[in-house]
Amino acid sequence: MRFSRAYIPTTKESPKDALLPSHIYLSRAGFVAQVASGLYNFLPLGKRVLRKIENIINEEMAACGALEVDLSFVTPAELWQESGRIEKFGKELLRFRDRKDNLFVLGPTHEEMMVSIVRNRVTSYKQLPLNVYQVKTKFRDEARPRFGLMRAREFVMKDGYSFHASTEDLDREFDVMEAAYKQILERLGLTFRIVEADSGAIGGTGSKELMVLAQSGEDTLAVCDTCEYGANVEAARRAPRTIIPEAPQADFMRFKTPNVKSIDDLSAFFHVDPYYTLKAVVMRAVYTEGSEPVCFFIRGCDELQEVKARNSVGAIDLVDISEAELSEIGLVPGFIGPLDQDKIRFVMDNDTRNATSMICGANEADYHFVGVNLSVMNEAVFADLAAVAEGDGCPHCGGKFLHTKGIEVGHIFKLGTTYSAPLKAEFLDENGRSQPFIMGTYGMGVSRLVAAVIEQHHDEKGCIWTHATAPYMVNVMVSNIKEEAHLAYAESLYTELQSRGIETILDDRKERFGFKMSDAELIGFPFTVIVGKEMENGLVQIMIRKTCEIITVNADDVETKLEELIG
RNA sequence: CGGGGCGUAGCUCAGUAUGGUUAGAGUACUUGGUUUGGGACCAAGGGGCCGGAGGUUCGAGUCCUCUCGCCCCGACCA
Repeated sequence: MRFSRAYIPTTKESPKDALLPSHIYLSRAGFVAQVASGLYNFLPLGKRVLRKIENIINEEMAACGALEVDLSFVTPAELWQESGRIEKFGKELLRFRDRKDNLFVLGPTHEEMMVSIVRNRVTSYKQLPLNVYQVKTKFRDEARPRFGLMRAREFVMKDGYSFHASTEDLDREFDVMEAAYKQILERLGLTFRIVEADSGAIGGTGSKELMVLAQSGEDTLAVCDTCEYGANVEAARRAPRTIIPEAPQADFMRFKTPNVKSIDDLSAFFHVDPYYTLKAVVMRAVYTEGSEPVCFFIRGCDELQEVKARNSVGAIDLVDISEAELSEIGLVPGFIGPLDQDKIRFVMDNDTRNATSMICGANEADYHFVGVNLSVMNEAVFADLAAVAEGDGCPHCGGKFLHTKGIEVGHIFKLGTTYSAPLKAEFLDENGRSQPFIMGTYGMGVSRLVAAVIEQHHDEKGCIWTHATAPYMVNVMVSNIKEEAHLAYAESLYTELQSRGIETILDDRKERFGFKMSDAELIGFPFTVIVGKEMENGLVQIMIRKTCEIITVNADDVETKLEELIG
């Protein structure tokens, strides 16, 4: 491609609403342009990057026998009614009616459609397993799109679905997909972590997220500093504590603690580590029908992890509750405890089971119990409620957890029969018995990956594309096109590189050196060959974008040198 | 959906508290000239429904009401 004939609208200034590096540079360098909230046009360079990622995905999917399909973007609403998701998805589903007044939705994901294409067609266990996928535009009418391509309403996603006759076979395929996803991200040149994730209301036994590590990531991960284990904090587990503070000595008794309400106050008042205090967090749990206040008890040194708390009571949401509401129930804020507690449903953190020497609220203003042995609560409901903190121990190796930020670019999980059962997608097993398909689902955010590459690979000058994602590998830049000999050399180099299968762009614009260099750095081609002053000595230079290092090479050896650099 | 902010040239923004000639700058664009290794310089140009509708006023980019759009924080995001 000749730069002079390309459409690459670069700008010196960022769009006023761009905050993230990926958003700023992808806009400034002319890869994408915003159309409306959460909607983006892909310009020629952006489209090339998108296609490269798609190609890698397609190659890796083909390598493990997955079959590419392409399902209708517009899907009949009936399918969504059948699965029960039309309500659940709510306003994120963009609905509309056709001329005959039939209701349709724009596909935000394709479980229903995918089940419907195999339903009644795959009818025997002999046809299983089956793994089908597509790379497709999706639409989710997000309440708040943001961060450019990172959270758009219209986006490109690879979504795959596998169908099995047994859970063992699903487990096998799940591992195959995990390996394939890992391979894709490695080929793209990304640093990432595969972490355990919350499987949410969908349930299932396995749920893993692929996280590209970047400061701007929206998810917080707890990663082990020693082994491979990592988890989204929503799902992270930790090893039992090894360092236990010295226990306070006290017999069980009711103790007057005037106006001592917070954990800080309490531990100061008794001069004990917060580990020996019991924190009560009351929230209103919202269910599909109705809601109720629920109290969660955790150690004072811990924080409540809301997703875990929500899962522990099967709620769809937890919302804050006011002190007035607490008083109405008969609870005294600051003095709530589990002993003789019958005013509210409560759940206790696993780490409080059989805890001794505890201090907890006495359910009466200005009184706490001390010397509490929580083994008396063994009949209560226990669950993992506490948020994993930095420094907590890894459950696998005894290493320490660190927190880091990640961009979720993929999510794979085992669906089981969540969709096949309600949609009555069944096959006959060896015994002639009708069974719903056992399913797995594998998603990857393709357009989000474009942004993720830049979040992880940029500097103050612009984009730094990895070799696998670069729109062009080499930029042949003529610093002054009026120098006919320089231009002629560049033209021949441009032709030669292309014949060697290297994607090349020729910057033949009538612009000055500095202008073209800035563009080259902003756009982020891995290598820019500078054809200019050094030509008089039979030399050219290669600017390596990643380091901004400029090396001088003989004009006759540049192709070989580039091939060496590309590797 | 709750809270906040912003809509003026392709882009980034002044101008709006206190209404008053023909609405500005930088950048980008066109033409001519000079330049040519880090976003050059000189000169001459084109480009605006001041987001939209209604109102107040002799007069509205500026004041009032309504509306649409975009952004930020939160909620939400199987």
